[in-house]
Amino acid sequence: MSAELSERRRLILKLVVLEFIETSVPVASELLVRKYNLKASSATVRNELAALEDGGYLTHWHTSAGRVPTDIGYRFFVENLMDWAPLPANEQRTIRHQFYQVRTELDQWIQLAGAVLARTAQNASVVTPPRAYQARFKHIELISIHDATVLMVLVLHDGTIRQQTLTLETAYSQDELSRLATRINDRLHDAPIIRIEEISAQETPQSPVGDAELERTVLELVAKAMRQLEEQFNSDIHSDGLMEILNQPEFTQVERVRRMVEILQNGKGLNPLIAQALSSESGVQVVIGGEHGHDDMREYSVVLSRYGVNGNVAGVLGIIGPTRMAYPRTISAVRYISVVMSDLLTDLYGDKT
Amino acid sequence: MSAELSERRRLILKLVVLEFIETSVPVASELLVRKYNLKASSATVRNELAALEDGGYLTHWHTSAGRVPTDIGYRFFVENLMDWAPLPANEQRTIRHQFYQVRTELDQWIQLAGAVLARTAQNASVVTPPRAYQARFKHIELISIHDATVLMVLVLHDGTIRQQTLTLETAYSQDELSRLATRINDRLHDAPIIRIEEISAQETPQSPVGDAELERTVLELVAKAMRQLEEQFNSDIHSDGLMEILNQPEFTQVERVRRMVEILQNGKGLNPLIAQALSSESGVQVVIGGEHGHDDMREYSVVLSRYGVNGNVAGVLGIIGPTRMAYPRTISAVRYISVVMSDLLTDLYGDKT
DNA sequence: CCTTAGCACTCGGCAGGTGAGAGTGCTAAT
DNA sequence: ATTAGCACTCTCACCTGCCGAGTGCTAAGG
Repeated sequence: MSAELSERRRLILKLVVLEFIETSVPVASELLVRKYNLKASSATVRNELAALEDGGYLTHWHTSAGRVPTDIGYRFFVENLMDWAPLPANEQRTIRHQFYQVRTELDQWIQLAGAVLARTAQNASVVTPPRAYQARFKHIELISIHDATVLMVLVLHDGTIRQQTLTLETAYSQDELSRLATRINDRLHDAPIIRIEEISAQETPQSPVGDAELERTVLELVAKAMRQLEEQFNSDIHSDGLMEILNQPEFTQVERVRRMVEILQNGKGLNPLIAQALSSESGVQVVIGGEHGHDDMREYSVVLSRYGVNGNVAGVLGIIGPTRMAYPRTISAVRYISVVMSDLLTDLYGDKT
Repeated sequence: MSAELSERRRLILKLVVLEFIETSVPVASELLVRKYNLKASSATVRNELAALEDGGYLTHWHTSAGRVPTDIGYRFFVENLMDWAPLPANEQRTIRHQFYQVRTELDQWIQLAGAVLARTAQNASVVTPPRAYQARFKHIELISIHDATVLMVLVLHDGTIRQQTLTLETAYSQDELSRLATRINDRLHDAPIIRIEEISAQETPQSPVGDAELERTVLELVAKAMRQLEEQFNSDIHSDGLMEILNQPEFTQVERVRRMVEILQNGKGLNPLIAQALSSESGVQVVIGGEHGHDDMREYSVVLSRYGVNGNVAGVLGIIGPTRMAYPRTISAVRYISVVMSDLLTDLYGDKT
């Protein structure tokens, strides 16, 4: 349990983790010496394994089974033992190319990120869309559909789009609607919610009579829509990679699959991790098994990274999978794709907005 | 095999189907007489079952197992035997209420339809967004983001929205962009793709010099985006209800789950059915097992319905699940929800547009 | 004191065997 | 045409014994 592990023990622990990650088979002393040409005998290795088990780094499923890393073992591996290398250059190129092809199609970024992450890390991926800390109004458009039915398209400062219909009491022409939209766009330029609510409250007196009512209605709707978007903020998690998950040997019983799907769908246990990753400064975060609480997550590890533009808009992306996860590769993938996404956003918004 | 089945045989076939749908256990002669108080003995029922098996309506998995309906059996059931009843009134109310709550939020209709369908029919649901047969331009908005980066929001006649960025050679003010957008909106009002391409082709001469180039660029982008949207038309299938599927007893082996997920994700085997449902006039379509070809679908049945406004915009929604499916309930659910969605769309677009 | 050969021991997994139960199909009687 | 009776078939659950894998311990050797 001490901070110090002998060089040999560290090596053996590392090999156990690597081997188990690769094969998903509990690793035996004999196999270690043969496969990796250890200078010690299997008996010695057994002693070391026993010591590592005492230290809490490894376990045993039954007497005559090989060793398996514990959460602590994985943690130590990630922290101290892992050979850290970036994604191979050719993979980087391929990925960047894919993103390049959709660089103008905002709405495909999230989906692509999820797909690429999942495929690269062979596990389920989660991605939240980039959001500003504080929703700010960017633009509104009112489009006449028929009679008194109007389509309102609301664009926020961070690129979020929302479409909504409204039914008015009387019909307006597209011209009138456009004029109204222009006026609102001018007045609300870059306004946060609070500002909009203020304006909408003190509205009634001023503007020309007929439109006043309409304008106030729209302002209220805008504020309400923005509120709703802020509420969805945290629960808007896109996931992908179900296929990859199904290929992992730990998911041969549907029961496991069900639990995973549940986590991905309702975000239980995932939400707090994402929130944390979003608010934290630094790069890639790794949570192994039940480290940070939720019992539902005991079997899974999560690798997350924030992405986005400095203090501006940000989202979170990452991987969730069984604790037996190829941490080096996963971490590299998550880091790389978060960089790519950040670059895309920087191109879009500029360094400082 | 003859068109005529004796009354008793019809009854027995019906009971077998109902029983198997409910329990997913092969049904035995003895059980039938006891559970349903048949006036005949189990031996007689056995004879009838044997006859139905000869007729191709039932099978046998092994000598001492009960009977299981074949595709033909299910088909006969659906066509001639089924007690057809609408969804219970209280369920209808609940569903309508849910839709009412999001009636103004266009982008949530699809998702809600998928969720409700899946939950009601206890199987996976598929929904395609409502689309016009021919994409027609409705509205464009150009929003300055920073420097020469512009966000283009394109709204089509059927409510499809697309956001896309463009990087111009020189920066324009929001005013200039808005003017341009207004001009384009006027010129392209309700235009189909071909018209836009014509306009874009014969453009260069006329409009004021500086903007001419820009206008042509945007027109080309619009046409391209609309083309792309038309291509996605058929492959844009939303699905939900993975959880429901996992609860079905036929999906205890992950292998099955994998095949299902594959179908839902890439639409193989599903696409042609959807296309057909979209182009057909009538109500609910039922495809049982391998009836219409694709081998991947042999284990599954699909219940689909078109929804939408008369000849205007239309989509498809429905259920996919194991052939052992509660057809009456599923069909009712699909029919009802397609009606609700159609109503929503009618409210939006009016009866005739 | 660390290492290592040797060996007993434990446990999971598998193959084979058995018995019970479920349901059928057939036959013969009504 | 119906039905009782019964032989037959096949699955499933359970047990059994066995093999192999891998450990933990001990005792001998550096």
